[in-house]
Amino acid sequence: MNRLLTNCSFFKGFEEDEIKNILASTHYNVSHYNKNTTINSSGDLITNLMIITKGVVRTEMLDSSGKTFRMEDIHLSQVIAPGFLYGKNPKLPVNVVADSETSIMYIPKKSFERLLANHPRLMVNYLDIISTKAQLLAKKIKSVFLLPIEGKIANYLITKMKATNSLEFEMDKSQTWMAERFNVARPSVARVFSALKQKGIIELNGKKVTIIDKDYLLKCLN
Amino acid sequence: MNRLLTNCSFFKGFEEDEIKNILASTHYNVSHYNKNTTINSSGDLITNLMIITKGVVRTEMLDSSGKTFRMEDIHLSQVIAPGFLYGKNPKLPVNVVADSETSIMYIPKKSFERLLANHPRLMVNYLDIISTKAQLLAKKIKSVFLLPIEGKIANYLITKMKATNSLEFEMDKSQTWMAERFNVARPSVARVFSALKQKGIIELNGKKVTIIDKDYLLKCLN
DNA sequence: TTATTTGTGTAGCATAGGTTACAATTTTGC
DNA sequence: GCAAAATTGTAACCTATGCTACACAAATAA
Repeated sequence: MNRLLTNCSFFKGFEEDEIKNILASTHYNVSHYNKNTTINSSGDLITNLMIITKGVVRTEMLDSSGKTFRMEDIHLSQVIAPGFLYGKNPKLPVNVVADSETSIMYIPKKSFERLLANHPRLMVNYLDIISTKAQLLAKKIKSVFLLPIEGKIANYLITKMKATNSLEFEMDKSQTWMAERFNVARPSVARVFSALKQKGIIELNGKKVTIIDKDYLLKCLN
Repeated sequence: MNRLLTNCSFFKGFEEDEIKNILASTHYNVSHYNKNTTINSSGDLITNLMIITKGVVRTEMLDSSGKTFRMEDIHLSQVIAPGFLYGKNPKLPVNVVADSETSIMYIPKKSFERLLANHPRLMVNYLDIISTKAQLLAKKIKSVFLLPIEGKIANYLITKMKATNSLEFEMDKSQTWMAERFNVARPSVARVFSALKQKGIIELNGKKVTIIDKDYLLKCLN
């Protein structure tokens, strides 16, 4: 596990044996969760630093019609809800659900505070983690809530294009997945893909997309 | 100004003369802005801690149709964009605009870091500020983006009700203001108020609202 | 291989909310 | 107190997107 934690931004800058020493000097424990188990519910008070040591968790909110909106996926060795350990209203605004077989390391807030006090570097790392999270949230507002569906999908395609550095790639997500993350109805996603194909912006072969008119997609992002 | 900063969460726990000493030991300067001047634009790199020492600023994003969405108002003695001084992508996602005659105190990041290192309490305060901001953002997503217009307005009315602790109060915001914050069209706001009056949920006399059916409004929040 | 589940394309219809426009009212500045 | 500006109410119309439903394809499991 210590090896794994060298990838955790909270322990950035520490060697494996240093992490081992840090952990030896503090309280923590690890719990395991089956796929789709709820780990924390909206409204819960957060009293531990939570680091994922196995699997993936997702966070979700319910909208007023009861539809779940998937806020984000949190991956291996990342901290869950870092912004909710402090602040004026440290209640979780989302449900945290195991998206696969998952293990989570819990460090009680008190112990966590001792760690921060004794290791300035940990404090800076934590600052970095919270800040990064705030930045992602802001970005999310822009891409998920301030764009029409076409823009959200253009955003996905362009991001994918940049990640693969190619105009041609496999879509790794289903339309259902997109619908849940983009907070839209599934047939609406299909409708946009049809329209993009129709207009000659992209070509589709099964899961393979080829971007024909990159500029059009870029314009969709604003 | 030192007196004023005793109200700033960043200096929470410090007396006026301690703040004076802290400031004497660091670099900072203050700039003034006229109403509606842009202080920072979306995409700017943040290189200073910014504290409002006079006035109010607003942050806004543009949606894909070019309409501005007002993210939040930041008041006297608050920190602007605390989540963008650190993290992986410390670029401002919003425009920051003076909403009145405004003064802002700038502490360069380097000096700020020295302060944090020398005063652990400041570090904790800062952690608290960022966390609170993350919490507000999450709440905002829920109330502004995951509710239909009626819910957003119910949210406003219920918040107002709680703040005044009364079923009868003056609305301090115009429909135009609400439309900009709730990211909807102004006539839609009027439409909802008409409907609420029509259905006997509220009574309106000019700016004065009387809530008749509180439960209905509460149900709108989910 | 077959059965079952999961994903996709598409159609018809419903509706919330956007847009524009204009008149009535209220507030503000002079 | 008056003129100008801002705010409100309302109407007619438009559009994006939601919802339901179903047929088909693809992937997974048995």
